[in-house]
Amino acid sequence: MLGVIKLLSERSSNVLKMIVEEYIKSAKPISSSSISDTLKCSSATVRNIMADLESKGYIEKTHISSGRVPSEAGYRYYVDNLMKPKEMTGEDMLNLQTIFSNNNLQLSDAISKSLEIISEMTNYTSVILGSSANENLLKKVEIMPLSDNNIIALIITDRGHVEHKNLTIPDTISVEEMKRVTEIINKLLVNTPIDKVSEKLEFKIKPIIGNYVKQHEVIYETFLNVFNDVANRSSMHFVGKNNLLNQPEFNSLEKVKDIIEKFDDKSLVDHIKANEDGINVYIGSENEFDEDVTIIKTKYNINGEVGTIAIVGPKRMEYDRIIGLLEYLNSNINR
Amino acid sequence: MLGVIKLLSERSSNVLKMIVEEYIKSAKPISSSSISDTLKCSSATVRNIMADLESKGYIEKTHISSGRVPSEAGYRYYVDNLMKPKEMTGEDMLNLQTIFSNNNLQLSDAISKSLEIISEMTNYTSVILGSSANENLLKKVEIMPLSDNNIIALIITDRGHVEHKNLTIPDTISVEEMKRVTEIINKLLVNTPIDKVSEKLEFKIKPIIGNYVKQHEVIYETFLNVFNDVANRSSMHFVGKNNLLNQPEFNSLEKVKDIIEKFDDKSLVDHIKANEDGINVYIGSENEFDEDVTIIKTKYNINGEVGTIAIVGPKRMEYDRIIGLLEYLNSNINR
DNA sequence: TTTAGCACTTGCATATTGACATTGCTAAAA
DNA sequence: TTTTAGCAATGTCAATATGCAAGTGCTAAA
Repeated sequence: MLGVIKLLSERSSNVLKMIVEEYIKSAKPISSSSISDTLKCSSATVRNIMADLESKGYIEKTHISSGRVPSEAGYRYYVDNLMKPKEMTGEDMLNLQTIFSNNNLQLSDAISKSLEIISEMTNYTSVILGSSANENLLKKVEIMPLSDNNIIALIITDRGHVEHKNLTIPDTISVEEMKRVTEIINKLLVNTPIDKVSEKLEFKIKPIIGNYVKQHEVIYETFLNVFNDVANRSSMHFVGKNNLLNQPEFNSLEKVKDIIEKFDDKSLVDHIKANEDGINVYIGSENEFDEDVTIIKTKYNINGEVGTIAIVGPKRMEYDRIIGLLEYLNSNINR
Repeated sequence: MLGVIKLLSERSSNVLKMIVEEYIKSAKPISSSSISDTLKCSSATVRNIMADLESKGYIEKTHISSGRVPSEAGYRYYVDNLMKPKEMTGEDMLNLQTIFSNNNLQLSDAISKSLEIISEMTNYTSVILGSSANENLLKKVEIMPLSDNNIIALIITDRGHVEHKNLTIPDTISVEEMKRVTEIINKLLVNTPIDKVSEKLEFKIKPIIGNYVKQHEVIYETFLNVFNDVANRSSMHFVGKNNLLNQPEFNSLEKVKDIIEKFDDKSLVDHIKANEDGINVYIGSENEFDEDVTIIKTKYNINGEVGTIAIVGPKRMEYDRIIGLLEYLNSNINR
């Protein structure tokens, strides 16, 4: 966003704005004649302005004799200079308010529900990303016998994450011994960041448990496995994954498969996580997830539990509406 | 499967078998000439046999002058009478054996890993369905304070399921009171099937907690919500969801979207669950999930925890190979 | 600076064509 | 009675043509 920003003349701005907004509605290239009426001039004049906008890089043609389509730079200019967040319509408002006025709902459930509604209203896909494990501190480890050789290990973090793993333990180890080690871990490692636990397990726990239990190596390995496992889990929740596929830009088999695979690929989720404050818009190649989509995201913070809310849609997204909705959501989350 | 089963002559059987197996390999209609060599007769003779098989409903034409394609009845006859489970090839064997010989792996993890490999080898989609909640008995409820107004409720079942829910409790309720109710539930409702807990909560717990805690209505409602929530969760795990989409039968946008939506639709999962013992094959409209796929499924049982393993592929599935693989898997799960 | 007019380009939907694959049928051969 | 050769009929598929509609760029006049 550095560099000289050339502001467009008022009339050029109007044309760009109309092209963007019309295209968002119709998904079809916009012709000069279709906006000449509203602009109170002839289509030829509009064509002149369009030629100018095209030379500046804000709009494009799909082929030599087609109407114009906004470019990424065009959307960016629109978002930065021409658009303002849309006040919610009565209907949108009504749908969301009933959720937040329902005090029985957990706040995190309210967010899920809101996003379900937003996804349905807009035909975009929403993603909720839970705070990744390394931001959580260990609060408690607990084990619970199920049968002779089976126990559950529970790991609970300060932010309310719970992970569990079923274990089959060999006959040589008793539940009592496992419990003893659990107590030691609880005494020494509480408030350690989850992703640091494995390390501390090696240096603080491993050297001493030999004094308390037999078979300390096996037990150490068991706990190490459990923690390694847990540290690598992260929560993400898609709402309306298929909505996106109904957008006209996803009308080819290739693109559909491509986006589906990306939604499934855990390694790409990092690219959805919100790193900046406020509501941010990443248009096309501005995001690392997929160059054909726009992602609008914002952080949320519920009692210290932080995460990301993201709306994924085509570049031809209703920017003003979504930003308005997210602003409303944010203000409600922070009461 | 009732009714008269007309067994085909040996030569007809051979032709049907060749058509099915060739079509499974190539996904292209099979012509009379392409199998006349192997059958040691002219294509005209094969055509006569084919006409007969078609009149019996075992094969079909895609258009008047096309080769033949197996019908559902044809696949069914093939599976019931012509096919035998395929011994695994050295390669398949090798891949799977390394998993089961690794004793460090939890059995459930070994199943996941095996299915990953199977999905990759075959380009089908695998599904693992955990036992649904109503087969689990309540083992313990536990609550844990996080901060003043936030607690976690944990629900653990006899089969090692753990569910949790974060709760915000009003100031009027103390953690102590919540704990007291938890103790009562643990005393009275342990070993109740999860889906019956809500009911028992109403008749056995609600009437008496007034004696132990103030605000018993709010507390009752809170626990009721938690259990209702938990009873409706069920675990399912897809492996290689996108593999199926690469099969040539899913070459249209419509079908891809359709199957993706079905995979997402929780209500359809019931149709994947295995109800019968052994390895069962549901071809096309024989399953209620999707008429364009075949589902081969089997129950598994690990230390009393039961569930379903299912392979979802096109009707043109390598029946013999998959059944062979599942037999191997089953025998390994039961040691 | 704006506009009217027109030639030009492209997309799209719909035939047209020819090459090819495969069948069913008929009549001859085994 | 069963098998086969031969051939017309019917379909797919890919490439090509055709006409129409939409929309632009350019030129010259207003």
